[in-house]
Amino acid sequence: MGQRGRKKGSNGEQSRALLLSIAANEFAENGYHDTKVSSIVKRAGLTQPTFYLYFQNKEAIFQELVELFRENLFSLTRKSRLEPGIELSSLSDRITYGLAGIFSFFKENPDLTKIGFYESAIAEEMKRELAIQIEENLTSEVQNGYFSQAIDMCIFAESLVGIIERLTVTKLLPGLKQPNRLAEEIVDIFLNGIINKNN
Amino acid sequence: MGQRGRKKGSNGEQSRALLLSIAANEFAENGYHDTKVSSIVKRAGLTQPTFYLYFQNKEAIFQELVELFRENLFSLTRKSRLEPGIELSSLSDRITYGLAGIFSFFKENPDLTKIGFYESAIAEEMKRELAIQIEENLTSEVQNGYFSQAIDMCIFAESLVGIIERLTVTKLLPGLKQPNRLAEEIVDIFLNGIINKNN
DNA sequence: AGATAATAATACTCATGAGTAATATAAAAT
DNA sequence: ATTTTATATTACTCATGAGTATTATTATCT
Repeated sequence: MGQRGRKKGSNGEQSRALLLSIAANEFAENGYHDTKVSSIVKRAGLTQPTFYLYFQNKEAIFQELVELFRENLFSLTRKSRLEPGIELSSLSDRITYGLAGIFSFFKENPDLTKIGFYESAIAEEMKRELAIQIEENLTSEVQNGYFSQAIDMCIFAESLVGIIERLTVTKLLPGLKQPNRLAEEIVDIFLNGIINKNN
Repeated sequence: MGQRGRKKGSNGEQSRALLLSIAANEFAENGYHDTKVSSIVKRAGLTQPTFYLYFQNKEAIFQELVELFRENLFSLTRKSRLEPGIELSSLSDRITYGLAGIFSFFKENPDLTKIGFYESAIAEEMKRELAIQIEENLTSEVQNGYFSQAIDMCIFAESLVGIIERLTVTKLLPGLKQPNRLAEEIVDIFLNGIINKNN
């Protein structure tokens, strides 16, 4: 007969944190539906009712992870807003720096990132919010001549989100590119275009 | 007691096609897991066993839709490959034309497109394949001086896929932008960059 | 030390939804 | 006209997985 009741040295905070991190990994790898509460608790060395001691239900733990991602990400994008009066010469460095910060966060939190980008219902909302933030960053502080007026900033912001997502998934998370380098390449393409000016 | 047996004027091909198109819509709106076979057949005015007359199981009908999307998309990307010897002056028009064709397909098949872009397991594979195609298109036929050598074509191709996806979802499918116009804007950003050259 | 709170397990229930067995009717083939 | 094939229905089974009632053990508080 198995061990019943509270375990020696057991600690609620710890169990909760463990469940949360395992859940993040399961959701990231298998998606919401294919993640079973039973397999989360199994990996944690706990049982089903213990799970419900810390989370109201499966949906709740998922939402908690989503919020974690959202808050971190939006804090970063807010920080990467450019202050007024930047010289054109340092513009690209400043943008690169902000992007690299975001990529670093993704790299350090791959599970959260996959959830935020993949789990369609919320991913869509997240990307839209991110695009809005980026658009605000661009128009409110850097519209005075930095960028070509012909460009629709909304289109541009959405494009940037698309690029960030795709390169995060294909280059950053698999370890093929470092945050800094990736940020540089994106900025280079966007600022200068790809046409060969030496032609 | 309800009608039993074959209905007057009933036609297998037709029923199958109906189920397929309703399924596409359900998968697109609700995702794979939240789409119930029972609700598909209900909308089609049929019953569960009839579904299994035409499709082996839920997975099979989903895969059939995925294949439909894949084949159409890859046929289009193949067609949009640029033949050698294009003048630099018409380069941007040619790329725009190819992109617009892809966007038109998406616009005419919004359900398939959402499935192809959203349903994570296959969406990822699809995007990767698309990026590879684009990369081949770019390097094999247009490497001779059109584009700056400094740019990693793989990064570029992945970026383009990200942009296509995001703008399809946010601008094209909601009807905010027409295929042609969208293609033009993308090409403009990519070829020329966004920096204001008049500065 | 005794009472209470926190943390955990055993052993369930219960809804849901995929898939099926058996049967009936219409259309096509002989 | 009769047989066969195609298309459909009613009325199930059955697995799965989320969530729970009850009970036990350890830690903490008074």
